Amino acid sequence: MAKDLPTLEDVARMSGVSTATVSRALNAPKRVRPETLARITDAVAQLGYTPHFGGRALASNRTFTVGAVIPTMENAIFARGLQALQEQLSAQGVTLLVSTSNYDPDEEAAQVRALLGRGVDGMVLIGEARDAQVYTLLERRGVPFVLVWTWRPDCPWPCVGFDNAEAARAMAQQVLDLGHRRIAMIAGITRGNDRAAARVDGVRGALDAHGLSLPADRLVESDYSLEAGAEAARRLLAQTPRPTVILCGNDVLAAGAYAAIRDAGLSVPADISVTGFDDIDLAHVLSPGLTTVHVPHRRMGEAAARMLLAMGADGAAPDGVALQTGIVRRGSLAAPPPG
Amino acid sequence: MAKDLPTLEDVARMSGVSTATVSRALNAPKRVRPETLARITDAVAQLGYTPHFGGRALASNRTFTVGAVIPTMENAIFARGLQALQEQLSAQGVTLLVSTSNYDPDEEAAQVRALLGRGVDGMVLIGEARDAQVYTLLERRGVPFVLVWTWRPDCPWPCVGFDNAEAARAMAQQVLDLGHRRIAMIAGITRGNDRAAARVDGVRGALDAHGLSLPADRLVESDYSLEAGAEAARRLLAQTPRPTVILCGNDVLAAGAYAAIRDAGLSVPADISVTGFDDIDLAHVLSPGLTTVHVPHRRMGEAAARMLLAMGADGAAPDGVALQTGIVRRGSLAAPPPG
DNA sequence: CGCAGCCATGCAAGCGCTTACATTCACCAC
DNA sequence: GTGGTGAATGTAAGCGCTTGCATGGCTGCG
Repeated sequence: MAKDLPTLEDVARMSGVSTATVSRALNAPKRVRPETLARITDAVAQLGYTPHFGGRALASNRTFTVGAVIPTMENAIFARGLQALQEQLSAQGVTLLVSTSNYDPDEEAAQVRALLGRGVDGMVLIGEARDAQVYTLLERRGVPFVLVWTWRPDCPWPCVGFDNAEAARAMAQQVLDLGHRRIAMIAGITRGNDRAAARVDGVRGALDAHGLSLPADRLVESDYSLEAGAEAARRLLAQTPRPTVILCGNDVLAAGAYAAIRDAGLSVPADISVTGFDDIDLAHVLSPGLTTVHVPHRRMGEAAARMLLAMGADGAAPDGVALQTGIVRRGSLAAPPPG
Repeated sequence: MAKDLPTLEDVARMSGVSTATVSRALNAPKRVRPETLARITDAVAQLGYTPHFGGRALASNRTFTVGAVIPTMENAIFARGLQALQEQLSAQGVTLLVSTSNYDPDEEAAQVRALLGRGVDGMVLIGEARDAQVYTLLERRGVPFVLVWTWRPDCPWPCVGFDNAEAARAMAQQVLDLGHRRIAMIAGITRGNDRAAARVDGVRGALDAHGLSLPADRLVESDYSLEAGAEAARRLLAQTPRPTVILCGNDVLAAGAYAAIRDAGLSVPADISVTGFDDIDLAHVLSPGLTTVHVPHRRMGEAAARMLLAMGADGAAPDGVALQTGIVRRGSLAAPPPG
């Protein structure tokens, strides 16, 4: 397929040194004399040489690649963090390989295997809940990994994220403070998704503390898609009495809820309040703006990159990093309507 | 970094055959006797063997990888097509490597080089406008590539997409038919972006045909972001007389325009109509729903995958594929307000 | 029964690169 | 002057896999 490319040896011949020296010139420039380096650099440029990836991987047993498996690219939730991750990594000459699991644990495991097969030097995974086999596999191969989008005090693996439960609790608290009592929630599918589950727990916690509860019919689990969110909201809106607020497990669900509410001829927040989670761009495009939990996407990505690179360098298992979230108040949350 | 993994040789030893046979068992199962195959398969399973990627790449000079460089992952524009591309490819055992250029031609060239350095067997690029050097490079390396999101009758490279100009023309025509005459446009940055430019051309074409024109102050170029779109819209709204419709170069810009219009205390479509382009999910979450050009994202991705695989197999340069677009009418487009 | 032809398999030569070790040389301290 | 030191470079052995060619056994046909 690919045509014959110049090799290290071609460069070596052209610059009158051995391949070893060329290799060193490329990987550790200070270990060759400046003049030699210059000659080699010239030759490289003239030949348009690029190191052969496979050869390098084979000889050095490193690929300068890290993999990330995210649930989906269909919405922008992971985009910003990934972008930051990629920027940090490529500043160190490391390439990021992204694949998606579609929120399916088995699919995720398959993708992890695929990435390991490609010899990634490290891996970023979303959340903590997954088959123990995956962790075993990762550890057996000695591939460093970090979990993002989640954090809890005693997580056994290196993770950088935030406390989903606590953030959800805070949001629910705010809703309670405004006087809401008929509170409903559209959560993500909690099976195999610790973030989604933690967010439900957080809301539950806040309600409990007020002597309230989240009955089964006020909690709908839904795929993280606009359509599914709308459908879930429709179910909630059909109840009598209607909830006065819908807490959504993420902003995409909230956007779906907006659509359903609008279709039902109701308005946000006059008839019903809505809150989201994640604070993606969508949140302030919606009308009214969505009150949501702000997540430090970029910082999470950056921290993950740093941690991974450090683990690769010294093999140490670093401490987790807990980032702060905050609530962004926008127009979608108001006091409940009278009555 | 990675621990010692079982190698082909381990498998060979365990199943009492040569490495050559194991290799064949893995790559061309029908070329080994069924019983031998069975023994090898067992050994593979028992050892948890996975082929070493670098070794394979080195020996076979193929990586079973194709690369795609897209402008951004920050919005969902390319997500669906990419998803389809990936699905098709991985059904053939090919991995997709995605990287982003942030709409910067130089950055794109750099990413192309990086992917070539990794020895991709093929490449998917967005649009046609880019430095000739990039094409030269690609051709010199003999790496098959296909251009997506664009199509025109005499494009010299294999492309699968649609006629951006024609689609934009149709949209403008529709707007004209409704009686709009003060027509403004928020386009993407046209430099280095043939799709953005073609969309402007299309609109121009429709206006010309009606003896109208798109004066400089009615055309704003903007980054493809919500914020930038809003800012561009603000500029247009400040004009007197105000345009009665804003044609946007994509849905994200339109969403930004919505925000600006709302902030100005105006309403869509009563005071001003808005149209988009791409038909991403966002388009029907917006309120009112966004009238936009529907693009066959998935089919584009699938066709690109097929084409690339075919090119890899027989080396032939296939014909381009032209897909149809269509206009999706939603609430954002109405007749201009009286006066 | 012998030989052409085929199938299943083994042998061994790399693919392009890194790196431990060896070599060379200049320089310095004594 | 001599031995020690360290910097710059070369030598060559692989890394794990694929694949052209060689081998040997078997089938089938004349």
